[in-house]
Amino acid sequence: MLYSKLFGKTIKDTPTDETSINAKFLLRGGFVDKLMAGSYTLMPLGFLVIKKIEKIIREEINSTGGQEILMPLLHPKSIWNETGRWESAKEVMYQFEKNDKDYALSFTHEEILLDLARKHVNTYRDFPLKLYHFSTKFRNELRAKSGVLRGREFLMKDLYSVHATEEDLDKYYAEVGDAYLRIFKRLGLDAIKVEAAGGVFTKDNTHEFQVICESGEDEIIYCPGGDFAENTEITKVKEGKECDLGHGPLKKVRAIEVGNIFRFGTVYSEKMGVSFTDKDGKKKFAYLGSYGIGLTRAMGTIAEVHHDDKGIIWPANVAPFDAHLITLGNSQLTIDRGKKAYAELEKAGIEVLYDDREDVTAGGKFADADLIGIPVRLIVSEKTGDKVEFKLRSGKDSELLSLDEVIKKVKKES
RNA sequence: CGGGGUGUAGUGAAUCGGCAUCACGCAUCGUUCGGGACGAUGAGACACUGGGUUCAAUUCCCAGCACCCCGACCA
Repeated sequence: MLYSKLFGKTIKDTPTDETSINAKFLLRGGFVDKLMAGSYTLMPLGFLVIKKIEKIIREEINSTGGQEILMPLLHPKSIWNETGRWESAKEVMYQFEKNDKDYALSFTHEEILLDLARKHVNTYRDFPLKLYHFSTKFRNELRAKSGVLRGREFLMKDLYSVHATEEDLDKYYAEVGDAYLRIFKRLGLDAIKVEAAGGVFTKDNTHEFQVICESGEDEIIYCPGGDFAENTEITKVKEGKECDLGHGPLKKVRAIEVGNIFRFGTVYSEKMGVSFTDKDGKKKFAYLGSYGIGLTRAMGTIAEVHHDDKGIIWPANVAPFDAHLITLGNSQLTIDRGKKAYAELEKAGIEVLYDDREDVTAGGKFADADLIGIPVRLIVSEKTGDKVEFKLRSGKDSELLSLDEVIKKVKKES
C-alpha cells in the first residue's frame, strides 16, 4: 500500500478533548474517526487491525468446532418478550417504534440464537451447537468513554453453544476459556481469567478475561502465581492476603475486560421452548453458553498496553502491515531503489506500507512511522546504498541488510 | 442521570466588549531531505445554537446542544 494513497492522514497535534491513550493514538494515526461519543468509523488502517484480530479469533474458535454465521441486528420486541429481557434489559437496549411495531437494535443475541436452535434442532444427535458471528452491538451506555473502550456501538465476536447436557456445556465452557487465553496471547494481551458477576446476562458467576491496565474500569484481585482471580465486585477476599498455594500476597489492580464467558443453563431454553428429544425418548431443555470478545475494545486495549510517547507499537500479529518502508531523499536512484524494494517485498508476500511521499522530510516520515507503529521499519536512502536499513519499532538499533536478508528477517518477525 | 471542565479555520492555540489573529496542516512555485526544513504566494471561520445586556458581544449574562473527565450503570 502506498502511503500517499492511503485514506486517513496522521495528525500532529492531539485533539484537545481526548485524554485516553487509545483515542489519542488511534485518532492521530488515522486508524479511527469519531462520529460522536461512542461511535467510531474504522479507517483503512484501523480496519486492517480489526481484520487481523478477527482472523485470529476465527481460527481459534473454529478450532473448537465453532461455525460462523451472521445474525440480524434489527430485532422484534416479541423475541425479547419471550425471556422478559425487553423489560429487564431496557436500560442497555436501544428500543424504538416504527409503524406501530416495536423494535430493538441488537445488544446481544441469546434470544436470536435460541430461536434458531428451536427451529433447526430437535434431537440430542444434533448437539452441541457452536455458532458464532462477528457483528455490531448496540448498547445504550449512560456514558460512552475512554475512546473505543466503551462505545455505544462496537464490534464483537459472540459465540453461543447449545448442549444436551450440563456436563457437555461445562466441558465446552472450559474449552472456550482455553481458546480465549490463546486468542489474547496471540493478540499480544496478557489476559487473566477472572471470576465475576453476570450483570444483565445471568445471576450466576461468570468468567471475564481481564488485561491489567491503569486505564481499565474494572478492579480485580489476583494471585501473581495464576491460581486465583476475582473481580472486586464479587470477591470477599482482601488484597494482601497470602495466596493458598504460597505464591505470595494477592494483588489488587485495575484492568480492562476484553472478553467474557457465561453459562446460562436451561433458564432461557425453558422460557423459549428450546427442547429436544433425548436418548431416552423424553423431551428435555437445552443448555446454553455464551462467549464474547469485543474486537474494537481489544484494539483499544492493545493501544493502551503497547505504546510509547511517540505512538502505538503493534504486536506483529495484529499490525496493519508487516513492514513500513520509507524512502529518504528524492534522487531518481533512491526512488527507483525504493520502488524496487517495495515490489520485491510484496512479491515475497510481505505486507508493506510504503511511504512514497516526496514532499515530506525525513523527520516527518519517522514521526509518522512511530505513530502508526508497524513493527518493522525499513529505510532506503542515499546512505543505505543498495542495502536497506532494518529497525524494529520496539527497539533502538538498526542494521543495514541486503534486500534478501530483510525479507527473511521480516518474515521471521511477522 | 448528578458533579466538574471545554466549545474560535481540518488540528492546536491567541484575543476576554471596539474591523477575528497566529502556528501546523492544505494549494501553487522554488530550494531542501537521516528525527516534524526554508522562502514566496494563496484558499480556508456566520467565533456551537438561541435569547438577553450594551451604541457595540467571539468576549458579559441566561438557556439549550455537543464533547471530555469523575460518579452511578454497564462488555
